[in-house]
Amino acid sequence: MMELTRKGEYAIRGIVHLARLPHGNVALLSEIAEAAELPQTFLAKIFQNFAKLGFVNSYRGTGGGFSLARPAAAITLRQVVEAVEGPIAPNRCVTELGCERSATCRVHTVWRRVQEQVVGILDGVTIEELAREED
Amino acid sequence: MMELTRKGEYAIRGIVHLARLPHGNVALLSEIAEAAELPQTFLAKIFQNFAKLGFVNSYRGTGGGFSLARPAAAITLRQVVEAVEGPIAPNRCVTELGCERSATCRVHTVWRRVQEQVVGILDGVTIEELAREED
DNA sequence: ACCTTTAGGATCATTTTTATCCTTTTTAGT
DNA sequence: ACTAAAAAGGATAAAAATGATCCTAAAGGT
Repeated sequence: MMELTRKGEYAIRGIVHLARLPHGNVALLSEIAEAAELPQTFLAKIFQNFAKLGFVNSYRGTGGGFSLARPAAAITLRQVVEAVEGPIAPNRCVTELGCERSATCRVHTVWRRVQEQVVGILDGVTIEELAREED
Repeated sequence: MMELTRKGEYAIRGIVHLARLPHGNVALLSEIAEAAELPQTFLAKIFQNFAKLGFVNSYRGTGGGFSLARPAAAITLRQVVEAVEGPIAPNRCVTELGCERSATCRVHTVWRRVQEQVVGILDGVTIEELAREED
């Protein structure tokens, strides 16, 4: 239950790989995919989206590739996860839609708490922390 | 992301409904399904499983149905959720299998924390609490 | 021009989710 | 015994999500 999909895993592995490179360094998609052991075509989609969201810069043509668009310390795990998986919500009940049976639904408040806890944890972790090599 | 499926929702609504009845009361599947607004055939599967797990007693034949097998205060939300959705694990990394890349994987510890928090919350909520009418 | 590399769109296979149906078994009541 | 009621169990199926792959276009460097 409540599992991150491959897409989410790939996204994290991909951006963490980028964050491990010297700042501003441009890496090829093929290089990232190989290093992080994931399908390049799938990662392409993820990174295209990251580019739109301003997490990474993309450069076409010879010498092109991707680089981090902001300091790794300024990108949270939550941002990355939500970018690919959508808002963190343990069930429909706690999305922006709200809960039509919230009057009777006590479970509602439980999911709300779960959501807050998870969001809180993921907000507190940056890509920079994840990218650090052994202490 | 991290959403409970319909099955999980139905399971909770179904067992909470049972818990609202006077203790030991036997309810028909059809009655529960109607009251909780969910497909009876689907709920049947869920409750068959609940019977095996000892959450409910089932009785066949005329006058049959389902009743809670133990006090609602002795059934946690976590137990119900895990019964239908499987172990709570934000990703593969934190299942009993372990993480083959855990050496390099710092994200691992984050998922572990998430898992602990969620499990902690769901462990702390009983069906009895959820079944209480307005305070 | 030509090659490299990402962008974007379409497509597709697999798996999971969300059921439904049918037959069998059990039980109660007559 | 017979019958009706109700859950058990198994098979099946439609729909949606997931996990990719492929192809053409656009952009950039040499």
